Amino acid sequence: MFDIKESCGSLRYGILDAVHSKLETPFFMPVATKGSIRGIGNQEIYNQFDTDIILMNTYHLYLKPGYELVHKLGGLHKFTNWPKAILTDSGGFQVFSLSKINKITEEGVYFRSHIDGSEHLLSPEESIRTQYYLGSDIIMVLDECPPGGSARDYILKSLELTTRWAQRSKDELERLLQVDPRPDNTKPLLFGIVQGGIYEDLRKLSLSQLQEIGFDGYAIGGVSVGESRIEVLKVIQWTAPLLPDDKPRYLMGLGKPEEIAYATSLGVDMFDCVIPTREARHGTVYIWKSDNKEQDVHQYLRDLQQSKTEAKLPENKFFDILKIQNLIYREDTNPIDPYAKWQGSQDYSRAYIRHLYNVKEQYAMEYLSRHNLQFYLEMMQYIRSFRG
RNA sequence: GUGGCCAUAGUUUAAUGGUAAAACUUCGGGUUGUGGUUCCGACAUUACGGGUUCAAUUCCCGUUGGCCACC
Repeated sequence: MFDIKESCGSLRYGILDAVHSKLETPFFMPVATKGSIRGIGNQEIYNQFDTDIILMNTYHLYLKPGYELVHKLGGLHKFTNWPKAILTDSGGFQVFSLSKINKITEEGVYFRSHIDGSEHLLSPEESIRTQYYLGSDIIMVLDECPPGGSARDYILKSLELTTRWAQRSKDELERLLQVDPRPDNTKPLLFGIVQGGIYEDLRKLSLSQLQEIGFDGYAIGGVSVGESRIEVLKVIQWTAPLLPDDKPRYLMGLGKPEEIAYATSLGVDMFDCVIPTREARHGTVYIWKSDNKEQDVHQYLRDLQQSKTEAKLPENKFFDILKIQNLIYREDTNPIDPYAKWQGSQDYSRAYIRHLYNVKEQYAMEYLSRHNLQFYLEMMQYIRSFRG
């Protein structure tokens, strides 16, 4: 299911067999919350983007259109015409981010739909059932994700609840595989999620409880939910090396390009983040620093290896940030990123895209989303090509 | 020509005898398992001149400009 082919320091290169795709690690998953990456069609992702997996969200798909419909229409892959792998998030993060409208109990999370106000119970079993019948390739357990500033006591209690939910999640998946095997007889992977906030010992505790249950992969959850930048780096530094060597390691929800590079250098294999697409919609663009993109990324990884014992990021980055609404681009006839190589990347000037952005033309957001996503995926290629 | 109304941020509008509020625009920043165009911040000598008052954007007079009605 997961083979490590090579490694370079703590950085690992492997192949993850995720039912619909064999995935080269480390990889980044674009976020297609409700079945589509905002502004980009799945066929375009398939044809023009270097990714064999995307992430979709159980919470949203549960509310609309519901797993019964998707199941009836042949599952997510057929329904969305995305033939490669899909990882579904469990809804655990929404429990945290929508906490104003929900209540957490032993049984699960009671919440009100943000769409029509109706009340629902999302239990571990219901989450797994939904993901199973949606046809997900990688299923995440339902977890509780306490906010950054939570008290240690609360985090401890929460982590133990997450463990109990994880056991119930695994039981439910095994039950479903028995009573109602998928038509093609495929078996999705199931990942556990390590919690424990900013406390090293609680992270260890969480992981050991999850390992006792046993999962196909392990995720680091509850990161960048309000902690300081340095705490985020420390949690990754402590937790990543603890995760079992022979299983894929997934850092949930992160991050900025430099954070992803940092985490790969500590042995993390999988990432997802809304940053490239959300920031694009808000005018923030990641661009390469020079034409030597691959060398620049490799140099950054070397710098990371040098400073490995410290939880900090090297100063020389391999990219710049461009804010398209800034006045300096008003008359700028250069393309958004002269060093980008994706199809269409050199077609329009900064001045033109800035104009479209300022008058709120949808195309500006779509174009910048394409760019940022291409940037992220290209960065992952260069991380995978690094050998010291 | 006579009478009336009006003048506050780039724009459209608030408010008050105690030195001005909002939306949009403009400018800058944020965004980390996405509640689909978002969140935060910045930007005004209240048309001009004079008067009353401890204090005027507010009350009074005049000037200029605009709108309406009548002749």
